[in-house]
Amino acid sequence: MEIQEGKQKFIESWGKMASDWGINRTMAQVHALLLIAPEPLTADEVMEGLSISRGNANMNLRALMDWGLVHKQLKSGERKEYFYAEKDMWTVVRQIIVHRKKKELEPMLKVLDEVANVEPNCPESETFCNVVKDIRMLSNKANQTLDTLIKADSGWFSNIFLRMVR
Amino acid sequence: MEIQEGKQKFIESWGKMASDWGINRTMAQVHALLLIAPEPLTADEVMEGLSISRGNANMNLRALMDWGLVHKQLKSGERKEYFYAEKDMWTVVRQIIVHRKKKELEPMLKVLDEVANVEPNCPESETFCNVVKDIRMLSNKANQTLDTLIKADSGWFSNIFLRMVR
DNA sequence: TTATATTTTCAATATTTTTTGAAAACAAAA
DNA sequence: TTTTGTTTTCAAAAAATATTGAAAATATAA
Repeated sequence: MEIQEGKQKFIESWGKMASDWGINRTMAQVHALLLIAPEPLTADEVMEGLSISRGNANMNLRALMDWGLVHKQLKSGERKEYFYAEKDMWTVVRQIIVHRKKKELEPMLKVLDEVANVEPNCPESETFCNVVKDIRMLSNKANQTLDTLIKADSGWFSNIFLRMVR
Repeated sequence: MEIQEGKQKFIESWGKMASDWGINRTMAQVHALLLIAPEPLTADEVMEGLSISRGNANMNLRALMDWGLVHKQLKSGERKEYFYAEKDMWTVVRQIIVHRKKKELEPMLKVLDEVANVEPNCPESETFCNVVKDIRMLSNKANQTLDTLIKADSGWFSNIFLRMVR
């Protein structure tokens, strides 16, 4: 396969997967483009590479920096900003977990804690409390597991996976 | 907290979390409604409970059945169909993993296998191949881990979590 | 200081996704 | 068979989300 076709497919597929997961497709494509770029790129190169507007490129580059997946590089003597992606995949996964856990799992846990105060004193509230109890248990376990993963370094990370698949 | 307020918050929050994860908000709300219902509900009760149209209720009930999260119950002598949610949370998680793995992870793995055929013979293709290699390794491990989880029963499931948090 | 290069913002526009609701299809009862 | 209750479909409308592009802001150089 030719490198150009490979890049094309990779960027497209990375974007597709992200949008399935509720992440802006273009943000993921910018990420993919930077991941496979041997050198940092300028905003113009990103615009050109994905055929997107300056505003779009800027917004998504900023979002990727918020997620800790992309960094800025300033070259001395140059006025333009360069962008490069974090290439250590363990770090990429870790950053994604940190970000999504904070924005998605934690608010859910908070609501579960609140609604756990409902009194189980009728069929309706009994069923409700049982379901909430089970989901809370599971979510708390997931939360702990994610905390462990976040703290783990690459080696640990691999080990955990290995342990899981036995 | 009153049961009605609790239900309200739970349904809203379940829907919010789902839509963060790329799942239709209403589908998740229907799921939440059925999860906390002591008895199976009819399509009309779902429409009423969430203030949605018949078409919407029907489509999302069907989608939930596709995911294996909701089942139909026919009461003898009655013409209406009743719906109830799978309440074993391990099973719920397992079904979600099965479904999303098939629709999202597997297509990505396929593309990664394809693009792994690019020859690393220039800086551009070398960087590309390195990134693809790392992502493939990671995705394959994730895939194996998910297979293990899918096969695991509740007990195993708990054990794996416990092992992970040490 | 002013001129110039670059980035950021955001209202307007375009696109995608979701929802509606009425008609069609279906299935049980009369 | 026809009638009646129920579910399904799907084109049109609405809502949510993403994108553009030009103006404003910022920063460096002259």
